[in-house]
Amino acid sequence: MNDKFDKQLQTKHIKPTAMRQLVLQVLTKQKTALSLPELEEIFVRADKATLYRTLKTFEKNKLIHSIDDGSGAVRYALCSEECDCSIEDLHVHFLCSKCNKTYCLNEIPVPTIKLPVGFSLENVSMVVEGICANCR
Amino acid sequence: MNDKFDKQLQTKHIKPTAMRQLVLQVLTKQKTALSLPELEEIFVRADKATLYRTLKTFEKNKLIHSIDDGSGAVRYALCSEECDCSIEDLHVHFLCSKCNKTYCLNEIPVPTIKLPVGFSLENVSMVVEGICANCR
DNA sequence: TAAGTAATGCAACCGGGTTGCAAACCTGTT
DNA sequence: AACAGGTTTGCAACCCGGTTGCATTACTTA
Repeated sequence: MNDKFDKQLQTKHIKPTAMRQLVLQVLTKQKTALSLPELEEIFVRADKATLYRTLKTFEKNKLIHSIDDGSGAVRYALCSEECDCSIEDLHVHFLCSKCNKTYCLNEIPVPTIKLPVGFSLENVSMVVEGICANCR
Repeated sequence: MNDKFDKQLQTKHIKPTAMRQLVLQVLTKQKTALSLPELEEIFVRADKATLYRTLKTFEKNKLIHSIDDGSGAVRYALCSEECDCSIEDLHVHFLCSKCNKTYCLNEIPVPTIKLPVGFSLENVSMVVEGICANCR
């Protein structure tokens, strides 16, 4: 049963500890992106620093990506299968102003922008705020 | 000399105190968006809370707009003349990963996005990160 | 089993943001 | 000029998300 997560972690070269399996499990079943404080609420008995480092490890190894939606806390969501966190993998995120959940709109890529001369692009973040389908 | 700022404040129904004139002056001559901590560095003798409330007042009265570029601090920049902070006035912002300055790309409007069914739009933030013209 | 490395738990700290409250200030009125 | 009302300011304290140091525990491998 945990084999699936085990394998997933190993694929990304992350040692599959119990904590990591659990966090990956939660992130998998979650439809929306999770912040560290939210993760703390789910794992009430776990240590904040451990959760923090777990997320950082996942992010470093490109199992998850981070979103700063301006809600005050950085959120994290699973990367899709083929994602290698390059510019082409960037998608729009949606923050619901009612339930405060953040959605990955994986099917909506971030539009290309023509920057002024002399400006080079490394990364783009696009966050749409509004009311989500569940809250209306 | 201060008449210009005075008038500008009064137009937005903000009582023109000394502090507010000074902050507006700094924001005017600044080419990039400023955060509260950055403002504190400029006005070393001023109180953090006062600066904070000054920015909040300016924002409420649509003299400035705020940008969360994911750098950890919210930044503020003067609105352009005709701006009334509606969706049409939204523009792309640029965060330089070298000098950490945030630019308003006023001439680049935020592209329109087609959201999934059931999702409604209230606001959009688009921040491009890269190297600015001055740092290359 | 022993040594070495990695992960965890605990505590403390940092920095941006925010608020309560009292003092100072401004404005209009008597 | 003195006063009353409302606004702004300064100071202090606090909140919260994020981050780090360090000792302990768990894992791996010789």
